[in-house]
Amino acid sequence: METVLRALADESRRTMLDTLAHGPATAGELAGMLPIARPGVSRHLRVLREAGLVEVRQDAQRRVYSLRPQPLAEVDDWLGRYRALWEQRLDALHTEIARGKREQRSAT
Amino acid sequence: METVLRALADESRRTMLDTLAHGPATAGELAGMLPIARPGVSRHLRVLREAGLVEVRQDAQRRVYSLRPQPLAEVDDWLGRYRALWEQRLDALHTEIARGKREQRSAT
DNA sequence: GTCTTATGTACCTTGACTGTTACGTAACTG
DNA sequence: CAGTTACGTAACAGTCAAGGTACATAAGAC
Repeated sequence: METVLRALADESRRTMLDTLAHGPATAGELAGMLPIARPGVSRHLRVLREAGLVEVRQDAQRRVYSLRPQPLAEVDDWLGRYRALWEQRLDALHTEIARGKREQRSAT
Repeated sequence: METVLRALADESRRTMLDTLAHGPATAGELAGMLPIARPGVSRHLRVLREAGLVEVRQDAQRRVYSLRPQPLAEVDDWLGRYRALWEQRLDALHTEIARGKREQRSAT
């Protein structure tokens, strides 16, 4: 849980997960869609691996990464404890946050 | 979203949120249940405030913090894109990964 | 074997994060 | 008004994270 949330805190890593949600990809492919160099991507992948969010399969010289969504269920579980709270608020305020038009919240 | 996930990445801050889920609390009360000194708590509270996860009400010298769960809905929204994936896996594997029972997801 | 491709690791640098102590400030107390 | 209470901010130190360059390794291609 700790490692998972820590892993999710980085945008590059979330982008990789979003990509992998559409299907497996090699490290190189993932690197191609990010503004950072390959070694950086490798490190991100390691973080994701250690968080259990991806798994690797070796295919010749390539490493094919696939999503392993189970740890996200754990986060979802934690989040679930709050779900009733915001739903109640949403119900009360008729605000649409979790929908397509998330307005930017302007802090305090 | 970025700020929210970043805020959630720290355990102390999650503890504070968990506490606030039971009801409002003053900065001092929150500090009392954490192993860190007050100024540190103040900074954590600022992070939570900037992420829109808490709001403050002034009561004499005290600052009463309350949970503001809406930003969590945004995270839940993002997470929702993966929900089908892990459910499918869980269904296939009958595995208990999230170490509990996350059966109940109240009508999306 | 030698070369190329694909990817990870080592090492270094910079910047962000976390916690501490010291200090400033607003509000109640007497 | 002087003192206390409850917080926040400033300044500082130690740690961690993220990116880059250079290098190592493993597996095909020739």
